[in-house]
Amino acid sequence: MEKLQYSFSEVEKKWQRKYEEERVFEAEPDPSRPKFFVTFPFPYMSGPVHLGTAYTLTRLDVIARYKRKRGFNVLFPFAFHWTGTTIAGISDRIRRGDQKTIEILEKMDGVPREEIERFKDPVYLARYYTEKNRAVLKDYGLAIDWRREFHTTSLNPGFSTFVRWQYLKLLKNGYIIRGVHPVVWCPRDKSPTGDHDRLSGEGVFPEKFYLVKFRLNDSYLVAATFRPETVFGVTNVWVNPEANYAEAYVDGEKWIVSLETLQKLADQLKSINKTREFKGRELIGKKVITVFTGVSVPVLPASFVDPSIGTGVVYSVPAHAPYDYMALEDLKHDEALLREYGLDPEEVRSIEPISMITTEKYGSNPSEKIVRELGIRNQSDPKLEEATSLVYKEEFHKGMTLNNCGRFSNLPVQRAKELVIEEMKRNGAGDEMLELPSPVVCRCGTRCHVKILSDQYLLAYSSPEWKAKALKALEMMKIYPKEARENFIYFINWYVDWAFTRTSGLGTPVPWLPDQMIETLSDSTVYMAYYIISKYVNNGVLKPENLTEEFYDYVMLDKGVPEEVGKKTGVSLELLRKLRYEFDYWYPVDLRISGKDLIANHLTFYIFHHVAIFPEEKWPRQIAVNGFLRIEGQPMHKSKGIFISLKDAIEKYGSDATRITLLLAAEGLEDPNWESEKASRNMELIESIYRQVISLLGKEYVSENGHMEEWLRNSIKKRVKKITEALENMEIREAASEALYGLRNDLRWYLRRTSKPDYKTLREAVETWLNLLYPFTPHLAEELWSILGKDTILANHPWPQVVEADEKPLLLEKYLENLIEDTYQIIKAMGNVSATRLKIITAAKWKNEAFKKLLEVTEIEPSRIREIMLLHAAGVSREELGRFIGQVLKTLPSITGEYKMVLKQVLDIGERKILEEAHSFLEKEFKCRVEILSEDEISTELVKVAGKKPPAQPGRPILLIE
RNA sequence: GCGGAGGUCGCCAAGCCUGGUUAAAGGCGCGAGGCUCAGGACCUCGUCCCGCAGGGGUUCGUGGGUUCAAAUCCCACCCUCCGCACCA
Repeated sequence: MEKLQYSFSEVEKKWQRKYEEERVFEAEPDPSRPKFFVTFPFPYMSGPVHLGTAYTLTRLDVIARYKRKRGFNVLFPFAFHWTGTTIAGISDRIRRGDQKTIEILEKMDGVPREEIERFKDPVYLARYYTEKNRAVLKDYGLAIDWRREFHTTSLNPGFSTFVRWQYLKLLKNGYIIRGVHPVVWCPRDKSPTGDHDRLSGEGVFPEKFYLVKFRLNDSYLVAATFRPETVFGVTNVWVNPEANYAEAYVDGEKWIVSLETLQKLADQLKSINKTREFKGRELIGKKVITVFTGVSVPVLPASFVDPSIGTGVVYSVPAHAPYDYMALEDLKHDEALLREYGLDPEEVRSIEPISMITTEKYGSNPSEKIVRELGIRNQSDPKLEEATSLVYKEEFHKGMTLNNCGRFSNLPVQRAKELVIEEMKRNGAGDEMLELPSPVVCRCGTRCHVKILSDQYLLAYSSPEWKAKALKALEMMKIYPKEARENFIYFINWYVDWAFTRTSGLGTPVPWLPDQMIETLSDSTVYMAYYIISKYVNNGVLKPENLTEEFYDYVMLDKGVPEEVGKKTGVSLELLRKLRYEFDYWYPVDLRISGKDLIANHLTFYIFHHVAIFPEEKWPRQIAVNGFLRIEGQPMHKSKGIFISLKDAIEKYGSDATRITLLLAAEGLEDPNWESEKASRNMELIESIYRQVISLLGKEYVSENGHMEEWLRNSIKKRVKKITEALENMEIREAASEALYGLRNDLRWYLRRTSKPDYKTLREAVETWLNLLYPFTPHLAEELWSILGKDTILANHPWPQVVEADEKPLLLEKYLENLIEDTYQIIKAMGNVSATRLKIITAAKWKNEAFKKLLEVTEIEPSRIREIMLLHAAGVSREELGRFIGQVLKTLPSITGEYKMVLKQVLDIGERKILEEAHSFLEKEFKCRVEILSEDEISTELVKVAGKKPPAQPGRPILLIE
């Protein structure tokens, strides 16, 4: 007797060891087999590998194992990511004694105290996690060729030679340009302030403001706005009388703006020459000339104007800007203020809003309307924000300009805006500047502003040729799920030039700028090619000094003369040729898989860089993306404690149960949800499958080859096809669910239906089942495979043949299932009585004949049905015939699709025969005597009883329960 | 704002592309029975409402539409989640 206790860790370890000993996943080129190269974006070594990583990784592992079984030579390598500032950031925080960081390391990551001390060294930290994570991944049991492992940064000289080559290629091929780049800038730290370096203002990025110049004598009062098209509605200009303003030559032109604005302009590459400073009140009452319309309007005081936003000068469009409207109303009614600034009250009160846009919702004077609706009292009412946004949205999307806008009249607002910007640019009446739409404060407490960094090295992602090439590569690629393709197109088009150099963190130096690093996303784009080389660096055959530009040019691009390359690099000719062959054999990547978050950056970079460096035949073939793992319905969040490391999961549930819990959690772009309850239940499922298989093998069976054996064989054929198709489409959950539950249910049903199961059929079914289970629960499948007495490794065993199933037995079985369901329904309607006898009376022969004809008729017409019936109903009473026709007319429309097929089969074989075959099963099922009769042979007495019931129909016999 | 995904019978979650055995898979929970010394283990059945005969009624975010027929196709609306650049 086999042991029935299933030891997860013992079994899993055993097979992992076996795979390692037999070098099952160590892949070498083999011209006799097609290759399949799969990769996973290397995880960042700033912490333990978690279940989110495991989810994606498992999906890839399933495909790798499946493809092997389909005869592909599969290469699945792995590496670790060290580049960037995150690792150094953690070390920094520990050095500063940041308790939150230390707490997370201890509690979530399970790092011992004494190790945390050592984490002050970022390199130690990276090494530590690399060691730990490699061990965990090996315990998880992935089909990885570990000989090719590496990590990034200059701490790995071999890898750095490759990145160096990559960037030299990009530079030579013209994909790197010099240019400017705007950042959120902290003037105190003198460095860009990323989202995570901010005290407040997360998610705030530079936006374009338009500058409109109002002539004031020999200078310009320069106002900032998001809505330059509204210049046609200007009635006045606002300045804050208490704020400081300055007069300065900006690129040689005399401007008046708030004092703070000068620094911002200077940081946006304007030349600034300040001539004078003064208070805003000095400007009040002056007249300025409007753009386009050339009207003279007054400068008026407004407290809502913030000198640190925009230019500290706002032009007033009271009809369309609620702020302006309110400020004007306030001023009209404030005698004291008017007097203070020596303004003519009559003149101010005579200012009327100028309508220049109309919308269906708010009309042509929206400010007044919305201010009234929201009950806004004065210009310091916070509700003005909302009012502004409501008007802006409506007018921008649905507004039309009125006929007082010169040649921009009667246009959609969006169009008018474009044209106005264009025109102002042309005639010098306007300019642009970048500004933060809301305040950003650096960790050091300093208010940030936009700075344009000049003389940056940039990846020229905005290049139309590069985009076109990337889009072409995308077009040639398979993307799973297909909805994700839209995302790629969007991001390829959206990308602008990307500054790729950094001064902090770990990484590989820019080849021509040794004091700067290549940032983390940019050094990880074509590294999959390095997997071919890394194996030889790891075993010492190649040294970093061999890996020159000429070396990679030859091996990866087939450029150069091998003899010369050999001389220059010190690599033997034989090895060079071998490497060239290996590279050519394995490359390109056939499938890369990641979380959907990487579409926006890494995967798009991956496409860009491949098309920039490699010829078309080496471009990526397929990309698959999936959702983001949630834990018990919550997004993963370490500091909130919502986090499960892969290590913890394996310790609790083992590899196989963890695998299927992840795989069954989601499909496509949906976010999978990890539930610990499900993981526990999946352990039970695995144990249950184990017991189920073992119990099948321990029994004596007779040899049968009847309907049920046919049914089982064909049902499994159907499953094989379904699972294979699902895997080919990367529908891994579908495949896993079919393999786990589908075949399990088939076997159960077979055993329930047969009193004498056939050993041979059963054994074949189990073998196929294990084969299908292997990609999902490899350890369990392998273990049972060996218990079956197989001396081969299941990993190497070919995938079952995909063949069309014979539907006939499946359809016949469907008939029986329907019959059983009907019977249960009747029993239920009777109040769940226990039956003592079940009489099944099948339809009379003439009905069957008539029905066969009916099924061939496509259009259901009452007259046609009657005609067919009459043809076969010789000797049947008019009453009976009428009743039957009525019944048929009622049910016929519902006989469609599969059921039609079922009926055809049933009528061919004969209900009687099917029922008799199932006789003993039915008695067992209903625990009562079962009689099978036909309408043609029942006694008149029975006819009377049955007469009260709906008449028998082909496929739906009368059921009499006693 | 832009782009993407999604709202299904107590919960989780299939189905939707290719409209029709779809009252709607599977799992959990709950109920009944079996096995058993016992079991929170395992096996079987049931689980929208009504019905002592296989029937009827009402369901798939909301409101319309197309169709003989819609969870499935079309339109509008409401709600949720995710990404949006120096950050891995």
